[in-house]
Amino acid sequence: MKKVNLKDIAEYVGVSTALVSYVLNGQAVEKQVNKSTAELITKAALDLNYQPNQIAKSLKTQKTNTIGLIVADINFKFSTGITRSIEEEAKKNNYTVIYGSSNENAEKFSKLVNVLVNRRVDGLILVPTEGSENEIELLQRSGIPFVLIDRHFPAVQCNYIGLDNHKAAYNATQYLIDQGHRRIAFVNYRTTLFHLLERNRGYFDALKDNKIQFEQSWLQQVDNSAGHNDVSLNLKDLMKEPEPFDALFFATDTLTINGLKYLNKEKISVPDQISVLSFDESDAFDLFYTTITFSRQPLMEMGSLAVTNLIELMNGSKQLKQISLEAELVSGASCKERLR
Amino acid sequence: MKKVNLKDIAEYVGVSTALVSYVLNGQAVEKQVNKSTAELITKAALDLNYQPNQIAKSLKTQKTNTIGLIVADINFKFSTGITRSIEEEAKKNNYTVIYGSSNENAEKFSKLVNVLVNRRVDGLILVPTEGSENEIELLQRSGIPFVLIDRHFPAVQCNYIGLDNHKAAYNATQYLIDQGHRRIAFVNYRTTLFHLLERNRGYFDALKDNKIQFEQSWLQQVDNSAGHNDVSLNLKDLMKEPEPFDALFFATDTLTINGLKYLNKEKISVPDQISVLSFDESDAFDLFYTTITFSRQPLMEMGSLAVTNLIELMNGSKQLKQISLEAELVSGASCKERLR
DNA sequence: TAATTTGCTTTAATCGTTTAAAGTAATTAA
DNA sequence: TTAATTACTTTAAACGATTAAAGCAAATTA
Repeated sequence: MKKVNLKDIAEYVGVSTALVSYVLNGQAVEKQVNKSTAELITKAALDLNYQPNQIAKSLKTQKTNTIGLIVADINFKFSTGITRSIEEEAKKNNYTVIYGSSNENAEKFSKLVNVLVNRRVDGLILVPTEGSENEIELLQRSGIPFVLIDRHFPAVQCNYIGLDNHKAAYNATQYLIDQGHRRIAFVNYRTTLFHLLERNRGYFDALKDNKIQFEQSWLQQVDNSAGHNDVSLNLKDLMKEPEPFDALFFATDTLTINGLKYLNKEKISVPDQISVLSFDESDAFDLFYTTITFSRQPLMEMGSLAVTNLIELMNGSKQLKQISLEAELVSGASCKERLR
Repeated sequence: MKKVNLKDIAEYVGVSTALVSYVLNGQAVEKQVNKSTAELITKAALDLNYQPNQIAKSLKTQKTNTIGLIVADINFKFSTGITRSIEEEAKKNNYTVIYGSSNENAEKFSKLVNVLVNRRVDGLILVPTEGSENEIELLQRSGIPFVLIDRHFPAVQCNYIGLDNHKAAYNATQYLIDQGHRRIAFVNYRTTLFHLLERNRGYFDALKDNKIQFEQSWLQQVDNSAGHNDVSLNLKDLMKEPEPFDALFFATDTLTINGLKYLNKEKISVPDQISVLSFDESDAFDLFYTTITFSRQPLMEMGSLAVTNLIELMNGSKQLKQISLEAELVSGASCKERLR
């Protein structure tokens, strides 16, 4: 069944395609189209069930009304949350989102950017992977509007919406300290990603400000190379320490899940034997026997800020906007006051 | 920075756009392009970093090389799994997937279909929602290639990839019976969705074939109207029964999660006090104290079959293909043998 | 030598829109 | 009565690719 196009309507009504285009794009008054003609056109479009060809429209206007989104891993709670809020805000502004997942692979990231750019998205929202710094710089030189979200490279000046990771980690650590914890281990990935290093720094600073002597073994760095992510090795190391730990602070939800699995296996009870605090939440926490205390990122706000920020860029703004939002500590039952 | 187009290359080399197009589309030999000219063109394209404009290409060829995918809820494990496998298979065939989530809302489903169709996707892969039967029939009349996945309407004859839900539920129930369970409750949504009703039927038939007398209270139907999904009400009803149940069989992963939360809260231990069997898995199961026995759908196979099936349709095949795959029962520790 | 074939290249229409510019009546002003 | 203005409407050139069809030398055949 052939699709109805502008020309069909024009012939049906007996006018030119220009008039039809004007009317259907709401320029009837501006272009002084005769009211009765305008009505005929509107009616014809409805009768024939006209659906404009976005492809042709895009070719002419050089606008696709599409935003490209690349997340790091679609399995992260962060990714689904941010995707949802971005889609919502985009729709409000009449944009469609098309997206892909880099699976934390810089090469795939770069390929995805290319695919999206070739499809002529009007702008990009990106969660860059480790090692994609060059790609970002390239993109910047190309002039395509984009904003980074969640992560950024301090050396690359570009629009960015993220979390104040230092503060969030600092506050979470302080929370544990206020509860009386003293031997607090921090489990993070071994990484060069700035936002994760900021979490280390927040953890360090909180310890320092509370005059707690940090020891090297307290920071456990999980190797995430071949997708291994074997937290249990690190936790085993921690458990070998002569003096037991009060609390485990995990730098991401995935680390927390794997950590909790290990604790389940080893029958170490939370929070009686050890307190647990997570960065980001996960659906998986729901079935743990205890609710988990975690630091929550304002996903909705991030997503909508990313979209509005990008739209400004697409409308020609040259202003650099870097926004850091605050996390909220949601307390569950996984951290227990320690008497000293 | 202006994008390089065919004409730029043509001028750069000093030939017509036609030649450039032929060479870059691999028709150099076919169109008998002079070998040295061809080389010049290839080199120029590389030098100028030519990226073809997909929009223009699509307008001319009437092909976008895009598949539209609509899932029911991006938070379902089923959805992410199927999305991933569809993307993978699509990429193999040089298609990009753009997708949306209907959130089980027929109206949103219909709008999404429209958006995708207007963007001139070449075909659609759909998980229809309750009440979208008309939309599917409309689509069918429009002639756009599409395949349904996971769910279908028996009254509407169209291509479909799904599960043999009757058999899967039958086998799961049989598994419980073989373990010695006799009082087996089945928790499903109150729904008109055919694939879920098939699960009821599988459950019934297994009981009947084993001469177990079904009682009305055994089938708990969860109201999912205002996104409520309050399984605990249903489980409370079950627990009121004079004779306790051996086993709980949940018709979806979401139901299982909510059920397990209730059991956690009520301190009913799995599998000692009651066995639990789930349809579909969830990341959330990972942190439950016991591994969950569940019926696994072959998501990878479903996704890739959906894509290859759709591609056949897009290539003009008129053949009706309805495929039902088999589930695999993955046994965990949540079901325990009962002596009789 | 003229006609045909071969090898290579260009011309120009097309996809379905948008939109500046030009066209054409009818009306108003001079 | 003529010129200018108003109120519409059409024409046609884009956007960037694809691709029949036509064009044109040089080489081959008659």
